[in-house]
Amino acid sequence: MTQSPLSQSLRAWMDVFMHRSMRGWTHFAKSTGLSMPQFSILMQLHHRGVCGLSDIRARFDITTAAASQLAEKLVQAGYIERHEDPSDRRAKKLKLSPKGAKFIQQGINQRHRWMDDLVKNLSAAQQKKVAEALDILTEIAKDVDRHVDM
Amino acid sequence: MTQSPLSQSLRAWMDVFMHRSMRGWTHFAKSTGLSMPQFSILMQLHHRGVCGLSDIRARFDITTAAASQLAEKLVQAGYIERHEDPSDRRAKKLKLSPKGAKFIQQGINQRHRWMDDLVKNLSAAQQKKVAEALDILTEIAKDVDRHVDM
DNA sequence: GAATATAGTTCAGCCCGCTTAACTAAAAAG
DNA sequence: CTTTTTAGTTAAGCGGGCTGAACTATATTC
Repeated sequence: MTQSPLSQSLRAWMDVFMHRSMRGWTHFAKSTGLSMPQFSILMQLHHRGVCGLSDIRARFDITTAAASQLAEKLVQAGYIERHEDPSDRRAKKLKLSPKGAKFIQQGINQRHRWMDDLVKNLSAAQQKKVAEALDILTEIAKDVDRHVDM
Repeated sequence: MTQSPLSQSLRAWMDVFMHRSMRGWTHFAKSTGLSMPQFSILMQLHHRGVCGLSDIRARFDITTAAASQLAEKLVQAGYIERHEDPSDRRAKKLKLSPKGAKFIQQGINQRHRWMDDLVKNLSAAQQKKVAEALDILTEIAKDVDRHVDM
């Protein structure tokens, strides 16, 4: 089993990066009193915009009951809004409230700050190189997601 | 507030990559019946090798009691081994059992497979570029971790 | 329009993680 | 050697996530 240099590099980067960001996110979620499931729903709404409750159910592979209860708590806490879908009055649409959006943005900014710290000491040439490479990766990753994503 | 091209690229990449890997990991953990806290401990042990129970306590910011109970469950399930520290017989050292190590490796291999799929269609020139960039990032990320890490 | 299917809510009950508190045992301090 | 500190275990109790089941309300099918 041969490993290309790129595979090696990807794996090394994944190890370091994943470990670090996981820690950051869990710490951030915890610091606010939100549970991980609750926090994950906020992240999903951030990523997807408006979601049906049934999308949440499918995405996290939980029962409708569980999704409903989690959503209710987030509504109570003021992080999300829940509205009837006009086109199907049985369905509910969820989206981040201003408070929820602001909250998630803070978390993202924290991650960004870490990354900015990471690269600020690179030379201009290195920065250019890295930026180009990441753009390539992001482009193809988005493309893959388009086919697989829920 | 000016944003360098690199900052932009890092942020875009982080969004896509984090979202995707989180989903992969939680799905993997869930598929095995392990809770996220239990799974996180296995990941920590994979990352760190042998850990004291007190390291777990500090890393996840939980009480010693909680750490002890989680460890006990993982020992019962056969994922980790717990031994007395010869140099301080009050302390316990935790490490992955063969079963635990194999299990985590499977999860990592799944992530790797995703990444390999991601890059397999890049040209040789692009692959080289991306590999170089990731190596640069990995190197500095490790360096930062050395100072901040627990 | 009656029968059926679908989207959510609510509730009882279970399991789990977590904390506090009481405890054991070993190490460190005096 | 006694006191105090440190590492971990154990048990009781709380709160949260999850499921299954019973229910409401809307949409779909025939």
